[in-house]
Amino acid sequence: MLGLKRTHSCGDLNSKLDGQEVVLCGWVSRRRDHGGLIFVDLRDRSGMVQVVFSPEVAETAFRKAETVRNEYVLAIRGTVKLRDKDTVNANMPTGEIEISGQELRILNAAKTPPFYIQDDIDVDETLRLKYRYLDLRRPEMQRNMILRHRVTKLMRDFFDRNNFMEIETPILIKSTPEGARDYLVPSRVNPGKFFALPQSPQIYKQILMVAGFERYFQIARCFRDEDLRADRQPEFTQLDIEISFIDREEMLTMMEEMIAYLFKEAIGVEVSTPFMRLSYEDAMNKYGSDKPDLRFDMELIDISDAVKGSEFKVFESMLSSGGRVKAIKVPGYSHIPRKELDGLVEYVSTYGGKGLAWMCYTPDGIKSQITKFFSGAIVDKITVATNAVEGDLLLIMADQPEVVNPALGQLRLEMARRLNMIDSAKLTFLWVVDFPMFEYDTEEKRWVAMHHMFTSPRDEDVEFLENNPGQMRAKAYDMVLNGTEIGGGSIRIYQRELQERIFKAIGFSTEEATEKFGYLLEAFDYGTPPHGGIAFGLDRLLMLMAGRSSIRDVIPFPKTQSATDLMAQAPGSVSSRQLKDLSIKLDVLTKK
RNA sequence: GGCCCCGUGGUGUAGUGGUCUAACAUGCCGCCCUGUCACGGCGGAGAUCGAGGGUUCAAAUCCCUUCGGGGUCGCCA
Repeated sequence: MLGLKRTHSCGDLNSKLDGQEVVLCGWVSRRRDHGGLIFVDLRDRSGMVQVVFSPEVAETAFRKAETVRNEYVLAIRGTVKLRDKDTVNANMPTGEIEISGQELRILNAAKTPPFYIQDDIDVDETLRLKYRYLDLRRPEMQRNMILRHRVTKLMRDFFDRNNFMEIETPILIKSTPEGARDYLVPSRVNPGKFFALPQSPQIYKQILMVAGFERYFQIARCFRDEDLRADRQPEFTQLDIEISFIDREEMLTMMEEMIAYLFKEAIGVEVSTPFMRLSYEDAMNKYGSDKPDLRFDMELIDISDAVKGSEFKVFESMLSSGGRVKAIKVPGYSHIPRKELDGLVEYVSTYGGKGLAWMCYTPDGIKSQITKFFSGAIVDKITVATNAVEGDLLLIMADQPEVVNPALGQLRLEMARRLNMIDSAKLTFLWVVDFPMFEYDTEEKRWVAMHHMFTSPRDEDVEFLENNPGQMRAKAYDMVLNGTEIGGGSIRIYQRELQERIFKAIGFSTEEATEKFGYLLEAFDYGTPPHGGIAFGLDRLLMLMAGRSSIRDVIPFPKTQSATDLMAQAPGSVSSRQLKDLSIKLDVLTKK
């Protein structure tokens, strides 16, 4: 670089280097021009340091510094100097020192950026995404990307130490039924045929177990063509793991160890193990979610028995048709405004709740729109069942369990958010286990695998496979952190006979199963070890570690909600020549 | 596909039918300034209010359509 060789990084400088000559490279974060003295905050990946230019020290460098603007790229030769006590900046890690600039080279000029290159900016995300290279230049985004690097490095260390092998699996694979919508890639060589991008490396990693690799992991890109959310991108990264000769307990223990290691080494947080275990059934009944946020209590309380025999027809008819009446107790919120209560009714309606009753235990007695239907004995029973005391608010819903649990579970979360009951510094891990094997798809009128169709049922439940599949539970497990599912997996089926019975149970004909998964079934015939696996959502894990509320902040180049890349303007059109090569004719539906 | 929120100088906002010839902050440009660190002082430029259509004597403001972004339900084994 014109004879200047970089010797240090800005953030690494400290008072021990007093008097030393250094050469720094970086971007101008800010320039403060005092006329006869110019301060430049020089920023690189490591941090920031103040450089001072004075005409008495270096006239030429000073003149050049006058022309410098924000985000110019500079190389600076200067001397590390301790600052006078009254000019020390305690808010800056390098605030005890500054660089006395002797030589300045402008490596490149820069236009004024459309937003500030600093933390905590308040700017439309559209702009951040369009100028992602500037957004990524902001210290907090740099930290997020550094964290991402650190965490994947630690994962590789951990698995290497535990005798795992990192093995790549194909990106161009065969489209398989079930699950999310596939991204498709046309095959030029095979006109009319398509590859799919993997939703996960599921089958390949099981084949690797058949192949005898015993312990596999991969930091694998996965693709799902579904609608986006704050925690869902069309392409995302999984830490994918598969292990032979392992049972569920060993699996959970090893993963707890791995997670604890990551949190300790990456962000210095001690995670205590083992994690709490909760059955799917308990999770749904107590928290109305298969990924409950356990940073606060407020459990769902079943008050069906307490309200039985009341004059309230809504409850009575619901109970007689197999429904339940459940409540959450919001402590100390009996003074909730009527208007907010009305809003809550609307809130639960988005989750299928048809109504919401309330009981406010105010100092002037219980205020409620339903107690007029209740005898004093029933009111007492409700109070006992919920342990409600003066000041509490009960929110009550009646419906079939599959409606009342999720809706009340969402309300539980919402009330906790509104009343600031969630300690954001807390990390509460748990395992949810014993998921149902199947759930009934009312549209398709058949059973579908809840996890996926390679999941092993619990041994004691296999007998229900043909007669009562709804009762079967699977050897599946999810790791949950603060209400977010960060990982999930299962012990797999490794016997062809059982796998074929499962296919049959979810309505796969033998021909269909053979066409789609024949190679897996055939592989099972050649000595398949018992095995199981798990996959973690790397982006979600990083989001939580970084304390962000969207995975877009930990993905360098994420897509918008409409699955576009605002910087690269992808997706885009292709030439007719390209389409012809692929034997593709477009038939784009235009909106009226 | 449904519902909700947002779109006004570079950026973030104010403005909810006429006095808007669009305000404020910050940024930008110029001049001054030797200890600032969100430096300071003075001056200046900069927006036809996302786009299109309509209502009206009059639209940033009301109506319709549309585009873009975000949240969410469905969807995501």
